[in-house]
Amino acid sequence: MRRKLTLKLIAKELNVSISTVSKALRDSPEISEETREKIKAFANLYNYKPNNIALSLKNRKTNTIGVIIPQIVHHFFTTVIRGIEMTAREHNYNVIICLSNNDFDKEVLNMELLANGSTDGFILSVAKETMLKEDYHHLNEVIDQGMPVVMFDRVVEGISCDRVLIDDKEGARNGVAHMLKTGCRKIGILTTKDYVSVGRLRTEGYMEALESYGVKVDKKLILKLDNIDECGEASQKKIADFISKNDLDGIFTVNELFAVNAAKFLHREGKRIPEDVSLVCFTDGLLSENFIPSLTTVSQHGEEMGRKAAEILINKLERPEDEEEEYHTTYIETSLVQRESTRSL
Amino acid sequence: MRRKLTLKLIAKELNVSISTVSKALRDSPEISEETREKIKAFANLYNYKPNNIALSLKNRKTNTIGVIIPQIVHHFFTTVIRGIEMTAREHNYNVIICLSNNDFDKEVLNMELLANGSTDGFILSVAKETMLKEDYHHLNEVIDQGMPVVMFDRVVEGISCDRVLIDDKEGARNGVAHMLKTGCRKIGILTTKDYVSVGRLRTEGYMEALESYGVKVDKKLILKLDNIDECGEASQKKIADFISKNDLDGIFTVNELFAVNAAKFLHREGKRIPEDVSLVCFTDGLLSENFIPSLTTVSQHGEEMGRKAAEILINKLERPEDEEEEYHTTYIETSLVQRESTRSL
DNA sequence: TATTCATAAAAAAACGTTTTCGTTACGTAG
DNA sequence: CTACGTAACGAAAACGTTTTTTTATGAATA
Repeated sequence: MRRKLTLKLIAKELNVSISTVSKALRDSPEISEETREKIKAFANLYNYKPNNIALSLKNRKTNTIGVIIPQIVHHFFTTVIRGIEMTAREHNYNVIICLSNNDFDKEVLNMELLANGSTDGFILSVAKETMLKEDYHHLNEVIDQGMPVVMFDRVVEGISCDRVLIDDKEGARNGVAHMLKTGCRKIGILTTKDYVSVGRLRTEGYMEALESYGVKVDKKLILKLDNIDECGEASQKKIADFISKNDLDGIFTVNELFAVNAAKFLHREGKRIPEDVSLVCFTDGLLSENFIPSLTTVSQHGEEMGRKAAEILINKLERPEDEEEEYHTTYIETSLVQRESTRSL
Repeated sequence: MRRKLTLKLIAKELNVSISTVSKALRDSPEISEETREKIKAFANLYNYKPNNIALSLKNRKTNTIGVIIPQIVHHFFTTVIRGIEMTAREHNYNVIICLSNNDFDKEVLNMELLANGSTDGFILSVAKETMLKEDYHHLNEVIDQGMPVVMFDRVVEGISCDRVLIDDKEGARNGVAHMLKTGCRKIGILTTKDYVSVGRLRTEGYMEALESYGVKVDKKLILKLDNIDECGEASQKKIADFISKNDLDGIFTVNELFAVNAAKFLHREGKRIPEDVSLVCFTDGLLSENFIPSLTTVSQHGEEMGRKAAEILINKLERPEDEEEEYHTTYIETSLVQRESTRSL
């Protein structure tokens, strides 16, 4: 086991000082051509690479982005991560990913951990429990210490940071409008409780679409489920009840899982998709694409969202000290992917 | 924007030396009760937290695990990551995740980057291109520098490291055996080219199962596709051809995507699952669970795999210097999840 | 009274860099 | 011959810790 090569070792080996080695490797004109070449040759031969930790300490800059998300086993979040990762890599940044598991305490712990020198800034999607608690002291703390934060997808108000959002309302509007255009008139929605920002916004989009087509919103056709990332037995039962109670000709859901479970129930009841009931959902993942019938979806372009979030953060990290603080909200356009679960125009 | 509190600042504020502060905070008996309390109170009040980077440099230990995987938008890998993350957190380790994108150069780059001080060890699933190239110099290099490596799922031979594997062969055997037990006799397999370790092993398991039931292996019933993580149009076409050419009563696939595409084709051809054709696949993900019919799968327990890999790595990292090097391969048991795509016994 | 000892605190070294500021030797201008 | 500029390099400080070594002050001991 060979010890890692350091400037000090090179210096000793070549009988020069540490500073000479450092300067030679950074092509300083202070060092003579001859010495420079000798040192560089040696460093190359033994594959010297500067120690990142030492550099971080020296520069007070880690070139690392901390990403905190509620879940990793989740198609949308992984696409976002992919986008973040690519952009970070292009700008020579590292990415540390932590999972909050939708748990407030874990989110706080992770942030504190990463804030103690590990990262220069954060990209974050807020945990469900944090939204419920409305306790954002951990966010304000890191921001107060000068670390920029970019929130995405699950965001909260009243924090000094940038935001990158899907245009949830518009996406839902388009999705529902598509069903209306293809003749649906009694459209239900499977959504979440209002404290989940994306759920609330998608519900609003749903209502706006109906209204713009002159269809009156019927509260009974709105089912608000507890959880946006799962669809356990309790939710499945509620969905079944909801569908059998209301004679719908279209269903809009805020995620794939709700849609698939609705489809399963419809299938069991002998209803045909899309002949009897049309189905559109948010999130364009594996399920939508591969289901029979394949599902018409509102695609969220997670990768683009990740790229954008990373760009914004890196921009903040590399802006000159004196630049004015400004916070923006960026919207990522959704697009409607038409598949077999809706009738054609 | 408040600057982060350091030992130095505390020292200046309280008119003591830096070492006194450090010792006081670590409850050294060298410091008088009075001074200790004063310092601790101050540190507490202003929420002092030691700087991780400085600690890493001092201790030559980062308490960080580097994870390099081919893909993140991938159900199985995310479950593994979840396992790694949980275990790491329990042992006070951080996790840095890098994506190789199945690309050799990116894998090398990522490893070199992380090896320069950022991590203490690696958990890794080898990129497809690396397996093809059979160039493992980057692995040998970090190992040579004393960083332990644990490979999982997509592993290669001839490297001094631990391995955590699904018992792929046994999983495939069980899956195929289940079809045989329920009466299938002409079972095809959708797998990958042999250089993908998991594909090869699963194919072997398939063959063993057939043989143990006295069914002769027919090479024509084995379709080897290029890619294990996608099922593009070319593959879809091959699958369709394969199925229509052979009159199968059972299909085993090495992943969900192949299975679902097979199911789609069967559906189009009017074949019923499982009445006409049974279907079993590797990987228990969202698709299998939610497809209609839901799919019988060989579940890989990715989370357990991640936990195990992390445990092994952390163990290596914390073992005494003089302990002997030993490398083990750990197998994670699979389990068969029976659903609607196979007939009942 | 001189020596030892204990206590409490400070100083210094180390981790691996980069960078600023000296230092040395030498050649050249005044 | 002195002064000075310059080329080439080294020393030291700094980043924020921990830990080992020193120092200072009294008190106890011989």
